[in-house]
Amino acid sequence: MIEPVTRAERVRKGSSQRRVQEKENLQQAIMDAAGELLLEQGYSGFSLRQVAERIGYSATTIYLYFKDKDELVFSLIDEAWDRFGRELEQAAASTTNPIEQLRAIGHAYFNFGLNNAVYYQLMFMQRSDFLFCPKPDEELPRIASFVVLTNAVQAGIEAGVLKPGDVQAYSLTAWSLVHGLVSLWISMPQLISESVVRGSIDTILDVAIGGLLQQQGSAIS
Amino acid sequence: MIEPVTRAERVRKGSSQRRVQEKENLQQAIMDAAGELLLEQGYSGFSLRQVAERIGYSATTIYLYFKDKDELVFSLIDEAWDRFGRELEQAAASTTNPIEQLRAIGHAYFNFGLNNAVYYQLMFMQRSDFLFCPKPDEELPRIASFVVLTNAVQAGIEAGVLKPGDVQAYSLTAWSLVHGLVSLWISMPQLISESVVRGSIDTILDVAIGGLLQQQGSAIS
DNA sequence: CAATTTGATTAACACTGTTAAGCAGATTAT
DNA sequence: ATAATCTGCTTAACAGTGTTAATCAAATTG
Repeated sequence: MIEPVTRAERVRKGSSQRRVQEKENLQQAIMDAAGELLLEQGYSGFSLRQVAERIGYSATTIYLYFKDKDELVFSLIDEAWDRFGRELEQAAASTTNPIEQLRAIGHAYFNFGLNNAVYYQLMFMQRSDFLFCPKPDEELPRIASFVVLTNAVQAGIEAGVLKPGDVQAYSLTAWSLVHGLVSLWISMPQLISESVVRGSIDTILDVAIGGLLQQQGSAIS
Repeated sequence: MIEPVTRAERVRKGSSQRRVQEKENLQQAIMDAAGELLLEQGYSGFSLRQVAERIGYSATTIYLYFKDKDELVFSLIDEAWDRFGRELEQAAASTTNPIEQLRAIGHAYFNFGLNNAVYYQLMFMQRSDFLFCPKPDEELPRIASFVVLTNAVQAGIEAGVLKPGDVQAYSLTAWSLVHGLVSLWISMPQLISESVVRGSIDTILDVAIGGLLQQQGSAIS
């Protein structure tokens, strides 16, 4: 590729850049509008025609920037996964004590779910097929965010505060419990009020960690 | 109302009965076809036009027997709730030992979820709004099936095998854990194979019951 | 035998995601 | 500068969806 030297060439290059810039702008505008609509209407009431109307474009224009509806939704979920992963890592980095770490991770997970109910529902309840979609320009699947959990469990076992056992099984148990509470609240908020859920977090984390602590202990005997 | 005495009156009554019989037949035929379609296509691919085609009727005919799509789906969910409730009661009645009872209930819950994934998803994950719909001819809401769980927890506390505490909170914790595992498997079977889930049930129930056993014990200290 | 009710149908509306054809304006080539 | 091409976007259209209104024949009633 040769450097642009003449004025005409520079202008052409600038124009070209401006166009890809505008292209990215519109893509971002679509995602912004889509995100708004998703939060307002939920996934069931989320339609491309409404997204398009919101930004003053025809519905089919979206197809010039996203392959189909799924790809647009997945872009939104992907942003949520980034936030989720960061918050989990932040929690894990807040302490070195394995038990405290597990508790912090649990809290971070809970808070993400309670503060991002629509996205949580999409990520873990409705469109979890996306979890295993290979992402362009990324070698790790989205599910990789969970290494912070397995790492903490591993550290707990190595430090001797958790009974030796299968790291995956332990992590799955812990995950099940927090996911269970969050998803129950999301799907039936009428049954469990948000304040009750927020008040139950510590108790539930106690049960989870306590259950793992003496895994084969008094529960069996 | 006068008893039918003349022959004509008796014929008329028989004909009338036959008609309501046929009416109930068609209603049942719709539900059967709908149930099949639901299991084959899942809730997302479930449409009234396909149900109608399956029984050789026009789509709008369904509206003569059900108010709308929701009412049809809810009828199906309702049948599932009946089965669910029976299986839970059966499990609770299998033993008088509170701990054994909790374990049996947990197993029954798990098995229902694993064997009726589509309905479980509808009941607890996608259309749980139905949980709180008042049902005609029934005074108890569907959620009442959960008294078997709270009863078992209550019995465990009274028998002294579970630490004294809030029955609702205990039940919610136990429910969260089993629901968490079942729903994680349902929404991401690629992550957890059915065999792994089935193998995890006992371990998870151990953690749940163990966690409740010494609630405020070594987990905190 | 006439009037009316009943069970089902077709037509239609307002949506949905998606594809194909067309069109005006910017860009490029001659 | 003019002609050709390309680009971004739009309208039209297709195949679906749930749902309502109008219709029609057949059974039931008077």
